[in-house]
Amino acid sequence: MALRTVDEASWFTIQEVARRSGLSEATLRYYERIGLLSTVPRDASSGHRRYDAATVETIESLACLRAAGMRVEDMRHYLQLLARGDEAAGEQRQLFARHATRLATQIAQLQLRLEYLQLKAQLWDARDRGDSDAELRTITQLLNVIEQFSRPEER
Amino acid sequence: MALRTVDEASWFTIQEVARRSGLSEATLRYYERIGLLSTVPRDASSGHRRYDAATVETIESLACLRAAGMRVEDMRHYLQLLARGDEAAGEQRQLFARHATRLATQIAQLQLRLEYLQLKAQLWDARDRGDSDAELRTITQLLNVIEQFSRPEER
DNA sequence: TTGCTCCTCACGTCACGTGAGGTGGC
DNA sequence: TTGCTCCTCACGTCACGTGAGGTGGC
Repeated sequence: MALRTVDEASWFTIQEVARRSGLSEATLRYYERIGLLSTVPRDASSGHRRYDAATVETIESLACLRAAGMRVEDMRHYLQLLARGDEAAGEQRQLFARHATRLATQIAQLQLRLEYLQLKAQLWDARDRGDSDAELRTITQLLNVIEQFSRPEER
Repeated sequence: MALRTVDEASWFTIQEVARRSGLSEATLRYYERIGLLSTVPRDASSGHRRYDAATVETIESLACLRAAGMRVEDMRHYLQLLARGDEAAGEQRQLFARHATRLATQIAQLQLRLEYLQLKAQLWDARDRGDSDAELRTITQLLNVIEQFSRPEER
């Protein structure tokens, strides 16, 4: 780190960017290779990547989107809209709203799956204890949950 | 379908099993190929797969586990314990409890990501409307959410 | 004969991860 | 010289999906 900011703008190594964003170094190189990130400038003698602050911010946004389950192509779309600035605000709103809806649906489904797993744990616990009353009750609940798998509208 | 049950046990085609389980035909063949499912018997003349009722039940369980985010190797482990019957009940309880915990954590994180996406939609909506007051308020909330990304204990 | 379902096999895909072999700066 | 970080390149991985080319039973 040291005197990195003395007579040049401040920059970050790939390791630092990885730690900040939560993306792996391999992923950062991959995003650059596929053109999701435009070419990152290099240190003249070592060839090491030097990320500027603005790029790091972009990468942190991308990391959030990825963690929210967004695919590479949609991230690309997001960056394209971003480049168009406020003119594309309406489209940005749509992009995020659509993804939010998708994620909300997915979360609801996962919550049902969580119930399923918890009941399965309960079931084997009842069997472990030889408690056939509890086993029967759990099976009834399980059937209930499984039935909801095929009728997602009810949630 | 027709008289399938007249003088032989009832069975299901790969298409029927796919529809019931929600897995694709390709996935069913894949699970068999990697040995997650033991070899499914074939019709003598056509070579088509014939799934019996017990196998279909197993497959439906696997589909639930997969939908809950369980990996192939863990499904394999589950089937191994299943083969040991009630003797392995304690291990089954553990397997499901562990996965439930994992899924619960994941859901909590996704809920935070959902908030993020919703705020992003709000942000661009504010920009779209030119409402800089709302924009500023949303940014404050966004920073709050982003801060929670790195401190998951607080949830 | 015509659809329809099913089959195998090989290659494709998505988003990276890994490992080999090598370099630059303290 | 010794660590440490970084580099590229190619191949691996996970869980399938897809497409070609072909078959069997109504």
